[in-house]
Order: sequence, then structure tokens, then C-alpha cells
Amino acid sequence: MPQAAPYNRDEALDAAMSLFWKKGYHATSLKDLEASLNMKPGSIYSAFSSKSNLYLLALERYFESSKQSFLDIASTPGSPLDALLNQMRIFAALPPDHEHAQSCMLVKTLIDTRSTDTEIAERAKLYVSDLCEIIATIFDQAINLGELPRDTDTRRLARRYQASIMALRFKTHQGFQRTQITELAEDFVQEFERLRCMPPPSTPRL
Amino acid sequence: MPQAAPYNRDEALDAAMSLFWKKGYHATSLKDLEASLNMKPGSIYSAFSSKSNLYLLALERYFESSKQSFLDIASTPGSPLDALLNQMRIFAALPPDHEHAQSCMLVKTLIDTRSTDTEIAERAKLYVSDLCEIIATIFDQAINLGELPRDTDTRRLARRYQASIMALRFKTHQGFQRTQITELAEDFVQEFERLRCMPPPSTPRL
DNA sequence: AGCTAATTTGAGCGTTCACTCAAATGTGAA
DNA sequence: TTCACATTTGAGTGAACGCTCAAATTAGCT
Repeated sequence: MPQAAPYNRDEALDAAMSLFWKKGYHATSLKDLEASLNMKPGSIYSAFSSKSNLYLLALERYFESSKQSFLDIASTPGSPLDALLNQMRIFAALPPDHEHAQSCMLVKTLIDTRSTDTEIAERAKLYVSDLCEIIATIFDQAINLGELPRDTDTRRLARRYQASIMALRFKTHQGFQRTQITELAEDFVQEFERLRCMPPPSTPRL
Repeated sequence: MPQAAPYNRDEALDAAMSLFWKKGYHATSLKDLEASLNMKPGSIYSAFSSKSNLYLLALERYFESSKQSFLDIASTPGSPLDALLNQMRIFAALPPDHEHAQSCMLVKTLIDTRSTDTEIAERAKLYVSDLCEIIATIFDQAINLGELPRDTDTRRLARRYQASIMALRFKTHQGFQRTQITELAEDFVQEFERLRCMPPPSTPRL
């Protein structure tokens, strides 16, 4: 005796994202999704077409929120370099049970689907590149503010930053001790801190 | 009409390792294994008990060979620091279609099984720690040879080295361009190179 | 050759997979 | 109230899953 129940697309996609992020694409079953989204198979399929399409939507959601957090950094009034490095420390400081205290979903997706689901993997690659480009523009800002040398290869630096973040987040996921994570973050931060230009002389040159 | 066919445990485990490494635990089916190992389901089960146990054996194989390559580094006659950093460049220089030119299998395992197969994930964690400890002892050797300052925290340094390798290998897996991988490797190598002590003065002090 | 133990075989087990659809229900216009 | 429409329901689809086991084959010993 079916009854019509409400259904909120945003909440459903959030739930799907959390579940997929936690369990991965292959290990998540329709049964799991039914329970998490609180929807029956028919509803899920009429709303999202297929498991893989639902995954793509969940991944897009993850990407958009990551993108937004970097755009926020880009529009932070103070030092862009400080803001980027702070972001690194923030990941390291997340309580271990926090939802975000695990591997980047894009990384998990690539590892999980690269050799089995090309479409999903390609999408994830695209998102990673997009984020990298945004990070590079933040480093560009840092140059314009005199925080980095004019000849810095910002694309290359962004790739290194992204790789460091991924490594850090993976180590979080792996269940390292808190102090070890903090130390690792501090090590990475120091490497970028070294590139910072000395503050310009406060007295104007003649 | 069954016929008895030969069966080589080493070859079978190698094939299982390659397949699991490439596709991941959940995405690899018994059918896939039957084809790769060239064994029928009954033989597989009488030889390896279960899919998960076969995975554990394949993972152990992976670990042992990784371990061996670091032990080789440890017993290299020259500079241990050089040997470690060379290892990094070697990963970056692998042709993209090389079997090893993908994410570390321990990383893939952790991401794939952490929330679904505790036993496998715990084993992977253990192996990662073991490798980290070996790397730390190589940094210890570097200290004793005067390549690193006496007060270096080698455990911490080993964790950073391991994280950097993981990030680098993941980026390889992700399908970056060759030059970009090389640049990233060079960036990471430079970070460690900076820690190296100046060579001791060749003329004895008075 | 004849027997025993060890091993491989592959059809097929029960289960779970992603997914479908006719029926039941709520909603809104007339 | 009535009827058309949009939506949800959940039992059920065929296929694929991990896995089993009786029968067939080989290998080694006597």
C-alpha cells in the first residue's frame, strides 16, 4: 500500500554524496542508497536515472563545494598565501570523526573507477584540473601582492600544493595519530612558506 | 570432462596481485580471477580459500617486494640519501604504461576497503607502517654518515617522504603529462635535498 | 596393472546485484 | 466531487555475484 512521501533533491544528493564518499562507488549498493536517501528503487531511478548518474551528480556536488571553498580563499581580503596555507592546517586540525577528515572524494573516485568506469574517472580528472587551475590563480594573486617572486611557475606550484593536500588528507584517512598529521601539515606548509618574499621595505626607495 | 592442469602458486599470486592492483578489490570478480589465474573456481578456492584471503596474499606479495626494494636501498654502498631520492625520480620516470606506474597498491587498498573490509584495511595499515619504519632507518643511516643533522627526527621525515611518494605516484596514476610529473618529483626531491649537510671539510681542522 | 591420495573440473548453489513497472496514492484543476 | 496527472511504491526481473562439491582425472606407490 504505497503512500506518497515527500522528497528533497538537495537532501537526497547530500546523502548520496556522503555515502559514496565514505564507501566508494563499487562498494555502495542500491540497498545502501535506498536506506540513506530514504527512497525506494523506483523513486531513485525516476529521479536520478542510474547508479552511475547519481554518482556523477554526487561528485559534481562535491566538486562545487570544494571549488567554492577555494573561491572563498581567492576573495579573502588579506594574504592569499596565508589563506592557502591555513587551509592546509585546517585539514590537519579536523577532528578524526569529522565527515571531511578523509581522503578527497576526487582522489577516491579516480582510484576506484579508473580502470572500470571511464566516464566517471574522466569527470573526476576534469574536476581535479579545474581545482588546480583555481589554486594557480590564487598563487597568481600572491605574486601580484608581492608575496611570491614574479618568476614563480604558479601552475607548477599549484600542482605541488594539490599533491601535498592530497597526501595529507590521505594520511588523515589512514588513521595516523593527531600529532603526526599536524607535523606533516607543518612540514608541507614550511616548504611553501620558504618561497615567500621578504616583506617589501616599508620606507619608500629614493 | 575435467583434466588436471598444472598450477604454479607463484605465477598465480603474481597474476592475482596485478589484477587486484589494477582493478581494486571490489571491482575484481571471481570471473576476472578465473581468467587471469587460468584456474577454475574450485581450484582457486582449494588453493586460496576465499577472494578476501587471496587478496591478503596478493597484498602481502606486494608488500614484500616493496620492502625488498627499500632494503636494497638500505644496503646500497654509497649515499643512502641519494638512493632514497633516486627512488623518487625512478617512480617519476616510469613509462606511463608500466605496471608500476600507478598508485601504490597499499594506498588503493586502504581507500577501497577501509569502510567495508576491516581486516584487509588493517593489514594494509600495518604494511604502510612497516615500510615507514624501514625508510626511517635509512634516514638514520644518513645521519650516521653525516648527510643529515644529528637532531633530525627521522620518523617524522620518513612519514613526509612516504606521503610525498604516495602523492607522486597518485599523480602518475591520474594521467598527468610526463614533464609535470618530473617537475613534481623534482620539487619533492629538492625539499629533501635542502636538508643535506654540507660535505665535511676535506682538509682536517686544526 | 591396480589402488590410493591429491588435484582439477564446471555445472550450479543461494544470494545479491542494478534495475523495472503495474498498481496505489496524493495533488490540483474543473 | 471528479478526473487527469505526477509521483511513489515494492514485489519482482534477469544477470552476476562469491562460492560449493560430486565426479573426473592424474600422479605416485606397490
